[in-house]
Amino acid sequence: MWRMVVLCASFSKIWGLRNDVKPAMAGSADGFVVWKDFPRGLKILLLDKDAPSAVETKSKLEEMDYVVSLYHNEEDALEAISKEAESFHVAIVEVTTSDNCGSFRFLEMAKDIPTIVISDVHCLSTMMKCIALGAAEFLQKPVSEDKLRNIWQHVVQKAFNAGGNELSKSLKPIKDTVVSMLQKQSETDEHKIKEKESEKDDKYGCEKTMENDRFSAPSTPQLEQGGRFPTNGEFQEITHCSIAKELPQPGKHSSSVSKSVGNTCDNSVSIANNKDVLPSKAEAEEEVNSIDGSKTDECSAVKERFLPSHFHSVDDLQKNRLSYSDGARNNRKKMKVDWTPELHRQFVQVVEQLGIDQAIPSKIVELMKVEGLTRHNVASHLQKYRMHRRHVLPKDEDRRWQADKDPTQRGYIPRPILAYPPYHTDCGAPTNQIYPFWVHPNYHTHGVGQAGYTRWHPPPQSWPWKTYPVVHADAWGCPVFVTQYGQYPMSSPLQRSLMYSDFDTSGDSNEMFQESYDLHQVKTPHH
DNA sequence: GTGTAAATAT
DNA sequence: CATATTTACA
Repeated sequence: MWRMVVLCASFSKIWGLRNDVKPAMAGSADGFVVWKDFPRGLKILLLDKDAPSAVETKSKLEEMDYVVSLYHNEEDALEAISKEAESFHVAIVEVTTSDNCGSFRFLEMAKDIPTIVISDVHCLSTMMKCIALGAAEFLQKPVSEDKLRNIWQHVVQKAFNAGGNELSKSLKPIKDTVVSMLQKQSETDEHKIKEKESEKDDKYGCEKTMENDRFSAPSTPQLEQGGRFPTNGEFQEITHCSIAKELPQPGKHSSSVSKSVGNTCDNSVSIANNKDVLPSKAEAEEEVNSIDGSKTDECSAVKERFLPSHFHSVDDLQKNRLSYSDGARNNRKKMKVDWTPELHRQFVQVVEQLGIDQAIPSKIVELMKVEGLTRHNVASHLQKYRMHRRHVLPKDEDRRWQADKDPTQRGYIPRPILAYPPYHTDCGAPTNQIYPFWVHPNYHTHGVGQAGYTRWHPPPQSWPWKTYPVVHADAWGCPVFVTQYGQYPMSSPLQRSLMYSDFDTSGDSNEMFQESYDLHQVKTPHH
């Protein structure tokens, strides 16, 4: 709910500021077609039989820089949308008590265009009928100027709701525009957050933003009720992610939604569709080939920027699988696993679960349940991880790595040394043991223009991969850090500093990792 | 299948 | 150029 308000405020702000520009499509620096000074030039089909009110509405809309085509009967309107469906972004139809059949028909016919019903009718069933027939909103007359002004919201919603495939030509630019704007906005937000880091409450900034908006806060119920967004995903992703910086989402996605892995290749940034990728040498990586991406029409840039983790698409997120870049697909190049902090965290969790001595690649892969992640990938990562451990942990642990290598012992025997009850991934309940986490400091500055290979860049000198405790909600009463999206909380600079305040960043640049925590002890932050 | 060292890619 | 990741091999 709140995030929705924030989001819309952001839109309004950007668009409001650019109102002096001519309506035009233009290629942005990112290569996206953007609609300059949206929503100016948005094409509205107005169907209103009542001439005087129609003209009034039309002129109001035109004052707001909308382009209005007025129709006085539904036949013409229907003909218009059937002939030139692409030439309207949104429709406003009037429903009267006397004759509403036509309008209903219009609603039925014009599914592709977000349609707002305006009416004198106060009958609930009529309203419901309209909504049920697909109306984006039912507005009682007289329609306030704010409502009219914010008509664009329905277009944006439609643009994101329609899904990449059926996205009409008229909606596509809208979507790209929004994507582009959100990118810019997010950059701005990052700066703002830094500036306001000292100011305790984030909401303050949002409200302030809204006040200054040329376009007022969202008036449409649809947009105010964030929950009403369909599960199509993109919009939710954006809202979720853009806000995630400020408001952690404890347990929102709990164990039911598992993580996916970002698998990237070259410089390209895009969505997965990896069906035809065959790693030249590693034929054993069959898992890779099972990946079939979808929704190639998705706005990849927004994902790159707004998906904090390695999700390239909602689909991937839902299916818990690796997603690969276009480059991987097109160039048939070898892919690298993007060991995002999140993925690594999962890895570590499984390793801990198995017990460090029994953590062998095959079992880790099995337990991680990440589609597309191969044993090789894990083995490699494990090697690194072990090196890390070896380096960090004195000798005690090191011996254990070596000593417990007996292959016959490799079962799911929990390590007694951990002194914590074993748990299984399928129960989704983390124990109160801590998970070492290699933290990539620049992880949150996804370089869009940079090589798609890594989305974070290691700091120049050292690897300040640290550990941080992921605590059980029961243990700490602080479920924030338990979620699989454990890195979200860390996204906030504030949170991060809180979490890391205890962890030294000592300047030993030779240290690949900094193990600040004894793995065998639960440290209580309250002491 | 594993663990490590060497090769490679970024 | 460093090093994370992949690849080769025992």
